[in-house]
Amino acid sequence: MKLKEFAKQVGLSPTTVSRALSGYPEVSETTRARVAEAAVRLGYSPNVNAVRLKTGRAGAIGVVMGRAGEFHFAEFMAGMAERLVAEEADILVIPMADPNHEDEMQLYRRLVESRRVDAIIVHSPKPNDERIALLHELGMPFLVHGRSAIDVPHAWLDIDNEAAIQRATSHLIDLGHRRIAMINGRPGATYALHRETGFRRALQIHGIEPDPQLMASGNFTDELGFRFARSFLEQPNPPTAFVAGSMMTALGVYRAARSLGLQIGRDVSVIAHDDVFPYLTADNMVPSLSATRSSMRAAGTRCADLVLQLLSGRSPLEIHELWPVELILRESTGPARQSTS
Amino acid sequence: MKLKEFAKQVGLSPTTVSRALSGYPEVSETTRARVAEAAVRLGYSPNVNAVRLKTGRAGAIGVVMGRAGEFHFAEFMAGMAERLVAEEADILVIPMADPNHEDEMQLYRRLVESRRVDAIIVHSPKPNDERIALLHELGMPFLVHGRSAIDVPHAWLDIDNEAAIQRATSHLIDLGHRRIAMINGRPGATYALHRETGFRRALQIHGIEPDPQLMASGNFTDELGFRFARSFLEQPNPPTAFVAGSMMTALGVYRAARSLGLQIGRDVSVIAHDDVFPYLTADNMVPSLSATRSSMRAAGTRCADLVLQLLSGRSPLEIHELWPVELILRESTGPARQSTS
DNA sequence: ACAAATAACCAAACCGTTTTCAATTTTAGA
DNA sequence: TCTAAAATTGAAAACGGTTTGGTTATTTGT
Repeated sequence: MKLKEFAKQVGLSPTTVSRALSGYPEVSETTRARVAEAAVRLGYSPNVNAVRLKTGRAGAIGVVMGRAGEFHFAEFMAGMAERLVAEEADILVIPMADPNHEDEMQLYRRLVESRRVDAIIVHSPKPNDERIALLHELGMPFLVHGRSAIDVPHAWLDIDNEAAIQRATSHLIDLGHRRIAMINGRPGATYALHRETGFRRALQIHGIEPDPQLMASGNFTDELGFRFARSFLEQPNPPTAFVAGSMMTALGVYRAARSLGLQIGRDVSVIAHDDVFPYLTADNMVPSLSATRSSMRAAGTRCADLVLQLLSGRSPLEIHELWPVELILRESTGPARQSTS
Repeated sequence: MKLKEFAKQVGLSPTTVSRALSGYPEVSETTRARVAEAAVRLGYSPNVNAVRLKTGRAGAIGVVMGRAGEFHFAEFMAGMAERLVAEEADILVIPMADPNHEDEMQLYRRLVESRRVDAIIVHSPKPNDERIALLHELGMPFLVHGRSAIDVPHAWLDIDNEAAIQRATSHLIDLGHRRIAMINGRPGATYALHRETGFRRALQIHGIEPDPQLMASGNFTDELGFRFARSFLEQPNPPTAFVAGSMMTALGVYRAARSLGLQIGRDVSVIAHDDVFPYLTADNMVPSLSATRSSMRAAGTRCADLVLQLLSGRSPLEIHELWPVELILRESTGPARQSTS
């Protein structure tokens, strides 16, 4: 049913009906009620595409999905969904064909040109992230999930990775660990750098020299967790503790330790970062996993909220949120055993 | 830049330009080339909302995301993305606020009415799935990922869960296992029923009576895998083998077995269904996990493809794909040990 | 060389809303 | 009671494309 037809049914002009439904003030309360009732009864709802054309709003916020198909993604989006379900806004997932840099910039450029989204959420930025510069230049509202050092005004939400990992590492040191390995995330991303900084700082405060042989980085997969942990543990002077970048990495570390007959929490300590997944909980691992913890889902919800604020005119410069991260100690961390050294 | 303006620049009418860009036949090849070149040079691209309004096409296919934030989801979408990146089609993720039944139907109804999507992909259908009936009734093109017994014509793509699990179970039986436990997926979903059927059939063929005490179902989480496996293993007459519904479930089973000092592949055998995740691979588990294997990502790609076919007029009745499932044997399955029986 | 067919292009109508601007009715003020 | 102001309502012009139904060149057939 079209507006024109519907308006005729109600006995009003399209103008008034449109206003009544959009909540404009210049329509009497009685008429509004009548229109609202009729809309429900006759099942009228405005054609989205017409509205979008006229208003210029896309009614959707975009999220670019890399090929990696990261498992964080679903949780983040579920979080966004929680906030957006009440709004008229959709989540538009933009497939990225190729991790090729040139193509990626083109993708963002086309996305902006095509006006399919009102705003974009940028994930895992690098310290000097060209996407941010581009979006700023193109005048597209956007929110960065993570942080970038780039000198361009932008809204962001991030968790305090540095403090989290520093605290986790310090805790391991307090337990007597001196050789601590770190399995970090994708090199290049700011969060990975922050974590490394936190790690190094903790060591430095306690006068421990970081050992490059005990630091690795890569995607958050069980395989890499296993491989790195295993190779570290097979070194002549193995680590007694691990700081792992994700739950998947931690799984790999657990397996590596076990495969060498080491008991976690006694022979080797492990702390991982937990983004809180409903399907894989640190508390239920055996032994339960000590973790720096911050809900990916909550971040998604808040990011959606902030994007909406951005769209209703709030300045990006005012939108900077740094979330603290909990450290939850469980069984996977224990005092360092007498080492061979 | 608008069409009118752009057309003027090129020295043609909007009509011709529009046709040239859309590949209509009644425009000369030289003109088309000229227009295409100018479009790139001047950075013209049609306003999506105008196109959508005029053509009536939304240019997006919808996927309803439940609150569970399932980890399969990201992989499936990544797969869709692979196919859709070449098209003009977007993926619209529709957040579902509430698992409440009434609300869910309302959500689908509103989604259809709002014309935001050209087609919908329905996940994890039940044998008698009202969403399918509703979408059919409303005349919205849709594809079911999974299967339903409902008596309404519809397109679907599914993997052969029944055959897969039957084969897996048979293999365990061939290895001498007689007490086999099954940890299935969400009760109610067709795939879970199919798996149960496959499981029962394998037992039946070999004259084994299924033991309800060894069958459980629930979400695909590590926690449930652990809890069920553990409780089964603590029974007086424990199972010697497990059929697990997912990788996460398998993780739980592994932990349960280990926590009881049982060695997987020797004391207890495990086969799980593997949807092929880049971040958690069966091959890298310790011991490596035997699995029925079918790529979620490939399914996503193919579903996207089939939806596009649906939209270009192919009949839903012709679109039924049942994918065979590989069985890959690794270290987690071995001969049944002499049991106490 | 001329009619008919074909190729290439264009003007204008239309998609279904929102919104500007003007018209009408109601209320308030004197 | 009459006028000015305020409250409601409507007509019509966008929004930016696509597509119908011509119109004008260009071939083709004889």
